[in-house]
Amino acid sequence: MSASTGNRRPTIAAVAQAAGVSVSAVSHVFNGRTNISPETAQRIREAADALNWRPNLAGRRISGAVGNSIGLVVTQSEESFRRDPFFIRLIAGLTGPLATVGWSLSLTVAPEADEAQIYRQWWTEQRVDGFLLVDLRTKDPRIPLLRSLSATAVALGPAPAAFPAVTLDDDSALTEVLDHLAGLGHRRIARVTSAPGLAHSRKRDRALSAAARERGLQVKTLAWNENAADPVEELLAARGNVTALILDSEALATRVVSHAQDLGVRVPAELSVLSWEDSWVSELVRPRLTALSAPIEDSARHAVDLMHRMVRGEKPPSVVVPGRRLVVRESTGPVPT
Amino acid sequence: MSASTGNRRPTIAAVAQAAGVSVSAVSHVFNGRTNISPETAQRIREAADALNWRPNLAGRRISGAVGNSIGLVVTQSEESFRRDPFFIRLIAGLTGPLATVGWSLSLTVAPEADEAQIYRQWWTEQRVDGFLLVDLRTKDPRIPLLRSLSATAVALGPAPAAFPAVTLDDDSALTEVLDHLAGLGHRRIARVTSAPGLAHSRKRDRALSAAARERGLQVKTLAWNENAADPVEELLAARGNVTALILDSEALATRVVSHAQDLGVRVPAELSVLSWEDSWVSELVRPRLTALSAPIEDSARHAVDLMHRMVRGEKPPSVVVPGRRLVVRESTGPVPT
DNA sequence: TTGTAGGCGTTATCAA
DNA sequence: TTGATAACGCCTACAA
Repeated sequence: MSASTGNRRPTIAAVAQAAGVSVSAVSHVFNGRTNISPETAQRIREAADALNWRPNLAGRRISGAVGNSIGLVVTQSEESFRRDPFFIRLIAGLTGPLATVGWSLSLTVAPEADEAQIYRQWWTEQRVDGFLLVDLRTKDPRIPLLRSLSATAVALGPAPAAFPAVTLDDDSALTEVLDHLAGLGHRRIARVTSAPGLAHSRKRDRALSAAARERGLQVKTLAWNENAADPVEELLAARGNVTALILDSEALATRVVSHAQDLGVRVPAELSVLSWEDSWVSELVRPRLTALSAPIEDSARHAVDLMHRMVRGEKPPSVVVPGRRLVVRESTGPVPT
Repeated sequence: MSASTGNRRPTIAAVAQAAGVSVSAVSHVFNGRTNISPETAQRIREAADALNWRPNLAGRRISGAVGNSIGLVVTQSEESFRRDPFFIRLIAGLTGPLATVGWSLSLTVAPEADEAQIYRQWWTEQRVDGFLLVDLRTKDPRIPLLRSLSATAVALGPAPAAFPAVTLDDDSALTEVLDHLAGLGHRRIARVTSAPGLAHSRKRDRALSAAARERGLQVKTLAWNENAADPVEELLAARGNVTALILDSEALATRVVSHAQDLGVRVPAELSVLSWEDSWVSELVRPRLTALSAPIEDSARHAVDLMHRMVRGEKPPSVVVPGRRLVVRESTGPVPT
């Protein structure tokens, strides 16, 4: 198992020798102890730099240190992983905050069938200090699994109390969306969801129905059928007398507005379309999508913070991130007369 | 530095005790030795499962094991990282092959100013076993840096001989692109690039000019100015009598076709647009983009394979991945008469 | 087929 | 202010 490529990497002993001190002196310097004289410390640092040495993470870990990496296991199909701008924003948003605490992101995209095995392995072999849970499902098997492993985890989105969660303030967003549509005269709207098993989807369903009733709006739910020959066509055919569609994901919403024109349905003249997520893609399609923006970078920052505190033994409370905002573009308009 | 949360994780000793054997017996089983009797091995495995134990990666590493993780450091701005479907495809393509060898991907997105520091740190602290280099620039400072660190690296795209590289077969792609445009009657075309400093950009420039000359085509280069009030408008204004545009990146190309219509330039009636990269985004815009597809997943697989072999001490040769193909959609058409 | 013992790189305790 | 030394979890010669 040893590297076949010749000479070893420098160790703390090499640095100690180069600086003419003991290994513990070097260790002290690199662990922020203040008991080493400035001159000695300086000499040690120079020796370390000259040898390109930094404390070996594995050595550190073996002697009790904690906090290197958090795990993100995505079990969407590669296809939907690729098409969903959410993930790339999340990833980009995570790495900055992680870097400031000296951690990194361990990422994998895998089929759901491998999910349990990956969590189990990454945790037991101590590859990661904790997991960031996304796409929580109702009755999510990861919850009991991670509990049984005594693993550290932070959820992104609504989660059972077992783990602290970072959630978006969807309630105020909902108000904004319904007021916008009602103000345009819409009375019959539909929510379209592709993944009814997701926890946030269910929660959103209930909240939407309640808020709609208050305003005298009729809301129904339409299912997205990815396996249809033309999912957009099927959806449009099934819409009945609905005048506005709220799509759960941007991936879906963009496909609907792009393709509706091909199918002879004018957006927003005949049908308004609104996306529950927003990104640059919403600005790319024509008509541009009216969409609900989300402070994903804020969420990522909070998630890292929660993880950081948990790893240090705290039990931080969940956080709700405010700042969702409806970005009105061209895909919503007055109800057809 | 020790975890404050109570009882420790199980160790190899606990498993050995539970199975009634010595620690080395356990170690042997988990390292594929064949010298343990099937019954004993079975008992050991069961004990390990019961305790949720797997060999601690840090322990393994400290005793000479190698191969946990490869590093991917992206120094695009977060904005262009997010807008470029290439990265998400790359990431998704990497994790599968990595998982099959038991590795994971350590990812970060950081400003270019932090680049050297990150590479240096990740390598010296032995966080990763090697780096995957993307977006190589001409005179890329990472090359001498990684050489001086004796770091392992594999390049994606043209690279100096210092490191093995995985490159796409751009030559045949180029032929296909020029034949397509020439066949439509185009004689004056322009290549648009946003990042002239990238190595692949420069290489492509030379190849394109040469191939164009052979066919009697005029090629000029236009620069994308992201800082302009309206980059698309500026680009269109600067195009002169050019009848076809080849955009280096899909992010740019999609913006051009989407926005050209707003600006009254009809694509492809007045101007043909072709993208050097392809993804689902090219199908989303109207007109759909004619684009050059790339076998990114194949590249990812080769990159992992090269890394895997290098870490084991081999010196594998570079590979050229075939399979680029021009996907003709709606954004290219006959030259205007 | 199984077990003993030494070593891997680092940190922390405690003594000098 | 510095240094010697015993962990930490695991692997591998080598001995039994």
